[in-house]
Amino acid sequence: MKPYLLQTLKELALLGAIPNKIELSSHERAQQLETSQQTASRYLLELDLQQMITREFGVKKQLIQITITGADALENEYMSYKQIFDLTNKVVFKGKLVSGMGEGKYYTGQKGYAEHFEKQLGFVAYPGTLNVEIEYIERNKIRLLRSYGGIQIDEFQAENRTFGNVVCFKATINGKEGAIVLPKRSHYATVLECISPYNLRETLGLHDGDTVEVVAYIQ
Amino acid sequence: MKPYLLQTLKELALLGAIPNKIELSSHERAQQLETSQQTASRYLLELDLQQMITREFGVKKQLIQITITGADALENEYMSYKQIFDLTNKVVFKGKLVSGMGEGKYYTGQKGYAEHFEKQLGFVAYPGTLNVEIEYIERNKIRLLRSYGGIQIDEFQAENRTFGNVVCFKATINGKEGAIVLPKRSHYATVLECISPYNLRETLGLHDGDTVEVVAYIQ
DNA sequence: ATTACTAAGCAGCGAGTAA
DNA sequence: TTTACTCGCTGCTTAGTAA
Repeated sequence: MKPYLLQTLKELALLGAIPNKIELSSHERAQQLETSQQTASRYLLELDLQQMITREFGVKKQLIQITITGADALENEYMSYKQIFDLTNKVVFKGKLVSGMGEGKYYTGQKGYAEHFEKQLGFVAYPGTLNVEIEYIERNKIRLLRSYGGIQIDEFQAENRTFGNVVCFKATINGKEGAIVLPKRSHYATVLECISPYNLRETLGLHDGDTVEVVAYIQ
Repeated sequence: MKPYLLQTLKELALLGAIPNKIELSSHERAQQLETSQQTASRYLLELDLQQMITREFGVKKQLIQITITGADALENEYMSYKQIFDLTNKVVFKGKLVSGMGEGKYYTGQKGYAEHFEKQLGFVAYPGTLNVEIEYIERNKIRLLRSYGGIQIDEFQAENRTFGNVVCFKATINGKEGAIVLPKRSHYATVLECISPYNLRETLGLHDGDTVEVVAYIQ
């Protein structure tokens, strides 16, 4: 949705156009927006075509009301702002399911990790990880997440080798309880490794390439 | 502020650019926005010029962080959405102080009104009304307000004439406790008549033409 | 009064490119 | 690789105007 249409919709909502029909001529709207009557009219026309508003024409002015579709678009925008200011206790990632290299199963199978996961996350991890590839640009969010600390799992020895430090964050994967596991070093991975008490692939009926939403929680 | 700049700023914030510096090249931003590298670069440049973001250039990419000014702009936008969805228990008007025609004093001085005000609003109104002229377009908000009912004050007889029905809403005038009084009929006034236990002009140091914020509360 | 069409003018977009 | 300049061209804006 074009930013200027969203802005128009928002300003209509501020005048009460979600619960009520509001009286507004394109000329008035033009003054409010500091543009021409023609542009204001065109914006309203575009919103109408996109089913964001309904209009009734009288002899004077028009009665405008925001539709469910329009209100949804606004609410969506609102959620983004909530994300920024309020709910900084969560970070939302969108990505695609990819196949791991079988490593996740080996690691999560390690007694050391399994015990830590149970003690610190409160669940027994199903063997293996669900790997979600995020947009490259969203690696900034991983950095954001790291800055909050998270649940640290220390180095330990097993099978004659050292397993490195990892940091976990409680998370939901398409709504299902779980956690994401980040290596302590290497700040810019673009794959989120998720663990969960459930077999996520089966429970959620996921296949490679499916879109997955991972919500990580801070504290 | 141009809507597309606000959108850019919002998306930077979603990547964590308020607390952190984020790594982002104009090319990446272009892909995210589905536009050209040049346009993305220009947007970032504009935000920089408007002091909404700061940038540090390395050999690769740039480190971007949102400034206080930028965060304020976003917070302001956030408040608008809050207004729409959450705090529909208040309606915010902005207007200018105008001189009444001395009528307010006569009316508020009437025993009938004075008693009602005290009983239903919980304060003794200072004689007279503070008149705030709102933008013509905001009369839609008055309609919105009316749709919530408000505190009704019935007709009464005094001095051999009938005083009409009015509807009140508890309100704050530049933060000071008070109420607005709307005639029951005549749906589209553009002047809000405010009453208060205080002499608002004096207490707030207001003069004609000053900008006044009136927040009306629904129940 | 309105809304909104057509057409002209101009701002913003992006290809090419320099640094 | 980057960022961001110039410049031709497209598409948005607005004046004029019809309905």
